[in-house]
Amino acid sequence: MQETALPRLLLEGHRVLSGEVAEALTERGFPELRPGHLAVFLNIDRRSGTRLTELARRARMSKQGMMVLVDDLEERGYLRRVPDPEDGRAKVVRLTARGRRCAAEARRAVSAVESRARRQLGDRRFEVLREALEELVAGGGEVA
Amino acid sequence: MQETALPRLLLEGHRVLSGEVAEALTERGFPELRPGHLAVFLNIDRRSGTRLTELARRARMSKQGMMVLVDDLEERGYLRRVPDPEDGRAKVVRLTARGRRCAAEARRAVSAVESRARRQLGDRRFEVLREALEELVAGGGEVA
DNA sequence: CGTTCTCCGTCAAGTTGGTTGACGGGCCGA
DNA sequence: TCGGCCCGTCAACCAACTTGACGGAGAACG
Repeated sequence: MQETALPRLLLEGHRVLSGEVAEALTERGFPELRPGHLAVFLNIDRRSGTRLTELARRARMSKQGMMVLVDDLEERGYLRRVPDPEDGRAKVVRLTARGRRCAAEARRAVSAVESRARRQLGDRRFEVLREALEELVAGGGEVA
Repeated sequence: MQETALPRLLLEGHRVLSGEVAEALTERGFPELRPGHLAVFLNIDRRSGTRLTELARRARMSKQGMMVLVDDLEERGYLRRVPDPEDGRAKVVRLTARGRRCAAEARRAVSAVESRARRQLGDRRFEVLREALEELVAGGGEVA
């Protein structure tokens, strides 16, 4: 068989790790959370909360995409939107108590999966993988 | 800013490279082809054709998923389904003349993108990246 | 101090790349 | 000849986005 194309391999890798994250979240008591939700939990300021647009920027996605995630998590009681006192247009997305507990578990879940992968690959290769990906993502789109 | 989670990074890497592949395909005269179609072009036996189920297996996806791709490419005239003389249930997916030209360009497009990435990362890191991904994909799902 | 321009969040619709379940009809071995 | 299996197919669904449009609040300019 011929080698799998790199873009495809990246997608499959994503699926494998995302699947493991979903499993880990379920085991930790949050079966309703999908890996995509991590874009919120890993980017939000835990105490003060963060604006939607800022969340989107940090997660490198559109604000509309981020809004779907925030809508979903708000409905489930992990966070709420409060008006931003400093800007009448904006709202601050803030974790609830439940959201803070969940954010902690979410970070642990990711961490567990990454550790698993690190053990599989070895420290050196794991880090090359991560750095190479960061470089691709940062520099790949700029050329055109 | 904190480090991006690895699953997310893989997804973004996929998007970057897939975007480049789409661009390359457009430049080569096949703007209607999406990167997903490569699962067909890169896995089909160019002369004799290949069964749908076998294509799906090679691409590591469901036969229903593969069918959507094949339907689409057949409609656009890149391939056709002919009954398999050796098995009345089966059909052989075979490239048309146009499909063969396209398959060649598709391979070149992928190759160009991978070369670009290789230059960006350097040979050694590129290869670690590829091997690490292959290992993750192969071994990551087995544990559970 | 009003106009214009920008930014914030939101609604709506579409895209990509898949998945699972069910099923009819051909194949094949006991 | 008949039970089980495999082939392709229909249907429904899902995740994780995207682009476009828009109202209303801030801010910058003249």
